[in-house]
Amino acid sequence: MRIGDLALVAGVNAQTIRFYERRGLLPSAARETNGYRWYDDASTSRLRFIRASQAAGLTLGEISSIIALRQTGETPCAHVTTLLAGKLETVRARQRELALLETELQHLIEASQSLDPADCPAGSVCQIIPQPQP
Amino acid sequence: MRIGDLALVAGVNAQTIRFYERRGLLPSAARETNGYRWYDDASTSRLRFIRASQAAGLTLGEISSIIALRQTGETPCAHVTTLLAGKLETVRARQRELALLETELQHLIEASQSLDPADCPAGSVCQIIPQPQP
DNA sequence: ATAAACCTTGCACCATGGTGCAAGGTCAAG
DNA sequence: CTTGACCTTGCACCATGGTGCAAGGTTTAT
Repeated sequence: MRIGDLALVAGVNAQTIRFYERRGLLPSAARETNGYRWYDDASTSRLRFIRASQAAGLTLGEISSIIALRQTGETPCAHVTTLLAGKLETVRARQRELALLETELQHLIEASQSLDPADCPAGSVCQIIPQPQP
Repeated sequence: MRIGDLALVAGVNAQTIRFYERRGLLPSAARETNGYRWYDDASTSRLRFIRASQAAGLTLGEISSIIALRQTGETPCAHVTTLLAGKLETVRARQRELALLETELQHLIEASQSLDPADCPAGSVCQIIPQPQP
């Protein structure tokens, strides 16, 4: 199949496929005699793997590292579980940050209810967002 | 004070100050006769406002919009509370996404425990990350 | 024969929040 | 008088995940 067909069945942009090839996520495609890229079902499957990995929160760089490891003949299991465990940690860290931010925002919004725009101080930008005084 | 001094007291890079000026977060600085930028304490206070707004999750674009509104003479209170409320919504939406991702990652890691690297299928990249079969 | 639809390459651009570097001007101390 | 520390401008670059466009070649249908 040609790049347009692969894009269609995989549900991605043809440009994205070329982009993935440049990034090492897809192998260099075989070529027809006219220079057009030629794909088989392995590419469809590879694109599904990329989608699934992205859904698991992996970056293209990380996905690329899994593929590269697989290319060497090794089973990338240990690497993948390490990546997933690390991702789980960053997800949890981000959740903690967002929980703090949520509380902060709730406080700001709540406090803003009792603020009168007429009291808006001339020298500052906005009294709703409090600045630490050094 | 000169840009280096302001950078020092505000704890930011001098380049960042010029960057903020270009982005409209700081007014065009006054100049000494030699062309050097000259700052007073209002700039220090402005930089504190920017920091505090960033801490509240606002983007530079949003902070810029608050400042621009303030410049017109209006009190930006309503705009700010709208921004904060919107931010609270996106924070909560992101939290929901991350909660789903956390569960997904836990499942993947858990399931990987019972997977044997020796069973790694030849045609695919990694069996730990399951791909939906179309 | 020709137009539409596809393919190729390379390069530039989007948002986000800066950082770095080069080439040159200015200023104070030694 | 030179060295070093500062300042100026403009431009390029970092990661992230693509998207868009131009200029050209190929294929397919009418």
